[in-house]
Amino acid sequence: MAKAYERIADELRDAIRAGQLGPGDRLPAETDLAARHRRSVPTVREALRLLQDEGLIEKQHGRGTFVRKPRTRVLRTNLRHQWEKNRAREPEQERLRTGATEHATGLQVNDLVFHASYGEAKADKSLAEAFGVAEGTTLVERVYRTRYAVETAPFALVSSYLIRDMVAENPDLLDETKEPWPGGTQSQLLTLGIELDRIEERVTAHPPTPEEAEELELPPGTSVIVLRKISYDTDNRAVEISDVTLPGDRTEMLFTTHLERW
Amino acid sequence: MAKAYERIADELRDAIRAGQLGPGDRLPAETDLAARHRRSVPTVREALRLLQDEGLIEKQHGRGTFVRKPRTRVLRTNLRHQWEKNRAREPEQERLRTGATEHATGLQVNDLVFHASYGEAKADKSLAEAFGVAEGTTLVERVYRTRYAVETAPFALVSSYLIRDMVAENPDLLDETKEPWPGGTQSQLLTLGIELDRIEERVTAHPPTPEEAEELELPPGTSVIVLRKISYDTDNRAVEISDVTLPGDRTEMLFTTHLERW
DNA sequence: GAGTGGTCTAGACCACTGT
DNA sequence: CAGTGGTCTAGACCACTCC
Repeated sequence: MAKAYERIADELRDAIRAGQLGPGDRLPAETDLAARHRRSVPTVREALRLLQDEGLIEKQHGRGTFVRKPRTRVLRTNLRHQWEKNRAREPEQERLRTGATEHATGLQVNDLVFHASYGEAKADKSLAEAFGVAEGTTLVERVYRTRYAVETAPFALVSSYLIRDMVAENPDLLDETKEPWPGGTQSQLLTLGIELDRIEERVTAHPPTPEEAEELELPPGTSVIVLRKISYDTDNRAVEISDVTLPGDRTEMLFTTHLERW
Repeated sequence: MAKAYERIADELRDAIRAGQLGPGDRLPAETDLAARHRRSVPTVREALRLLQDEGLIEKQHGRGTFVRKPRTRVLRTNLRHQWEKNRAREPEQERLRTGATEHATGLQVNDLVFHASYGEAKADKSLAEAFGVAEGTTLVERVYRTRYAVETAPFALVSSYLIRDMVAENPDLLDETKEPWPGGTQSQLLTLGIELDRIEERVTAHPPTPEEAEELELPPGTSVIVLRKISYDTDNRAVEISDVTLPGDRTEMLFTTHLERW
């Protein structure tokens, strides 16, 4: 015989999947569900927790339990990399007109980039390995959030790293007041004579840590996508690394691979 | 004042992050934790559930609660697509020698592909849109699981679709007994004169449904990566679509984007 | 059999939302 | 204020693992 809380959860899940309970609808109160199934309230709460962990429902203290609405998805595509590379050689005036984020996500200029912090950091083991330098090497670090204007929750947390000694020739790159860099990183790297050859992106997913949940305003029942982007120049050196944390329930990534013709 | 279960969870999480409790270590019994914090057992269980949802711990009925070990990760890279394309034109004997999965994941031939089902299906709305055909169009459907030999849990659930009318010219493609297709899909498409131009992969992440959790043997506190791969031929037609479900805690995806030289 | 986590009860009281 | 979910108690009994 199935457990009581599973039976309650199954009944509600079926109702949601069948559309008897649509997005935004309120579920019966916990006391009602308990009475209907002749179970205690904690048992009902156990059932609701299952559905919450699956991302199907959302609880609102004092108001009730609701079927979750799908959130607006943001598309992130690797076509942006070639676009940014082309853009890097355009006149500065043209570059200032449009930001890279809008193009990458398909959204308009309502997007905002908040510059949160800028400074130096020492390479930890993972960064040192990726850059191919010694642990403890000094890096330039930028940390920022990307936010969709009509919502409060950011849709990306980004930490971006450069090797300080490599970029020291251009003082603008070390000058905090020059933020945000007009034309993006590729344009700035060009001032150092650096041309990018390829970009590697590693993607994993996991449930959010409490810190990630708070920063991305993630409700229980969502996942986090972690992306590490490594840019290599034409000498095959790793010149820039970005760690990006994305909310899984509102991010869609599109990678296009072009194949050589026969 | 912080809630009791949060304080207990914080204490344990700190101990794990600091390394006082390492991977595989057993946590104190729930009754012990309750006594130490002068709280009831359900309160302690609430704290443990938090950590479980974060993927930090794993409960084993009758044995105890343990700090989770990171699972062996499987790397999936888009370099495989070019590799498979090159392979498609090699002699059949050579193609039979190695499977595509081994190369794609970096694992050896211990991998197994279980063919679970093979048949026809009608295009639902999402597939019809992606293929650019009418809803209800007949498709050839293959459903299979990829498993790592030394573990019981599969690391991928795959549903692969072709348009039946497009592949009908080659009876081998409709013949179940010819499975697994020697040389992979690209090799078979070549027999129809179809050459692939590019591959699009869309990636999202979400918490597992009960069905996914069961099939992939996912413990609570893991995410699922969903990947839809669309292959386009040189006439820009979508010729093959695969929906791949991957366990988030053991999958790493690597996408390399090559940029045009200046 | 001893020890562990899993399920469940029947309540109490608190905190938040809306009227 | 009434109604909702959030936290917590003090126990009971079951199911599983290991010795």
